[in-house]
Amino acid sequence: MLQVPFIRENKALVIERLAKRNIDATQLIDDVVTFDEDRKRLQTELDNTLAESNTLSKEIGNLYKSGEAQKAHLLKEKTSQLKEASKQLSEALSNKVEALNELLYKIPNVPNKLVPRGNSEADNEEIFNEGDVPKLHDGALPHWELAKKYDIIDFELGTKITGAGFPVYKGKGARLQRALIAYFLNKNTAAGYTEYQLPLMVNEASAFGTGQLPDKEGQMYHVTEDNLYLIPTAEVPGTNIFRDVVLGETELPVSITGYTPCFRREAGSYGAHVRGLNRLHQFDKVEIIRVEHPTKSYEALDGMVEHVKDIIKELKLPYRILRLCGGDTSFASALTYDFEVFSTAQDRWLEISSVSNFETFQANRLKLRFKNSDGKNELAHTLNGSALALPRVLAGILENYQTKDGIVIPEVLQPYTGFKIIN
RNA sequence: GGAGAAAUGGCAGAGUGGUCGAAUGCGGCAGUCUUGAAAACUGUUGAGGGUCACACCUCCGGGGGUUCGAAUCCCUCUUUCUCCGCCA
Repeated sequence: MLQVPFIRENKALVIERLAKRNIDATQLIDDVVTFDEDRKRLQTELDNTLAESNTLSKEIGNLYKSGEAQKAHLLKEKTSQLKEASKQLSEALSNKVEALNELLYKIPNVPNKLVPRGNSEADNEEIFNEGDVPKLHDGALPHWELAKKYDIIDFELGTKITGAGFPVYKGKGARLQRALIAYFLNKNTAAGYTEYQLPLMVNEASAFGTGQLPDKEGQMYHVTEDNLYLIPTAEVPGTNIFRDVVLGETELPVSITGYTPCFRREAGSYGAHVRGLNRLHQFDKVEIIRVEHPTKSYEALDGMVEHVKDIIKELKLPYRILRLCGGDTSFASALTYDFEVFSTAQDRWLEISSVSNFETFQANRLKLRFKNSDGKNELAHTLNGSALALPRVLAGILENYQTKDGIVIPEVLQPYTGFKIIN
């Protein structure tokens, strides 16, 4: 969530930038400012009442000690009035704070100045494009048919065991998954990220911390018996490591990576373009997360983009990088780059990574701070990205590397798979 | 799952219903001394709201209650530890 002082001091900028998301926030921003003024007024009133009551209580104590019980009784009457007043004030105050927070929860992050204005993916800006699109042989197949042909992914079996969107990887398919995970983790740790194994379920506070709650509750699987949520991404447990944490300035930057399965209900998204691996309820992802000094976060974002680029290049997949427009940038992000692999057999781009700088938006809700050089606590910047999401990388490999003789394994993966071709 | 004990500042650890945002030690920071460092000594050192700055208010695991007044008493939840049971 945004910080109220920032909104107050940069009203025009906030409104102008939010317009990139096609949001007219004028009313919302005005409301935030007036609600906050109300909040301050109530707080001051309450504080004064409490101060008076504190003073009287001390006096009463003194009167009892000096044996003037009657005078004390008189003062007690006064304090009970004050108590009633403070009760009402604090109720009004907490209502106001809640109302203010509800407004703040509705306001997405302020896009960076680089973000193009726009509504949908059509307005995203392609900033980089690399890799040759292979010429496939006649009769090239989409990955779901390749998966069947070579018996490496069984979608029907997953449907039997669990339901649609829970594929079963078999034989060389399973081994290829494991290879990709190991390869990604090795690349990330080599780049300085510390590997973590994280819980796959999180509590309510964590889901709140990264903003899955209260808005996106329907997107997560909820274990109601214990009130836990299955993680939709490692970002949730990974970023919540830093909830209510004050880091030393020298501890920055923090870079972590982790492999986790991800669970998403994807309610309402069915259809032809979500076939096969394109959209799943359970999938694997290796995530990178950084906590940065505010002055360094955009440098770090560029570094993450280069890092992901390097991985895709090594896999020799044709890809492009998009700078997302305002309308397509996620709620918490200030600037997002998407990576897409071109699938020749499907003749379409598949999103395989999304790298974002959240600036202080997440940190504010998480209360993730660092002690700056003045000794003051200051909100840190958080960033994350996929490096990478497995299913569509797998789809890209299967479809782009298919030959008449089978699916060739990209060279960098061969040490991990132990085989060179799936046939 | 059962029985018991506990939760206090960065850490360790005191704390009688009022004078407690909280002793003390360690650590951190600044200074004295020193060519420099160490040691020693002196000072300083939680967070949030609020203010031009003060004042003032809130916070002793979370929530609720008793009381004029709660770190301290009561209820409840959570977590940790010890013992028992179960278990990869």
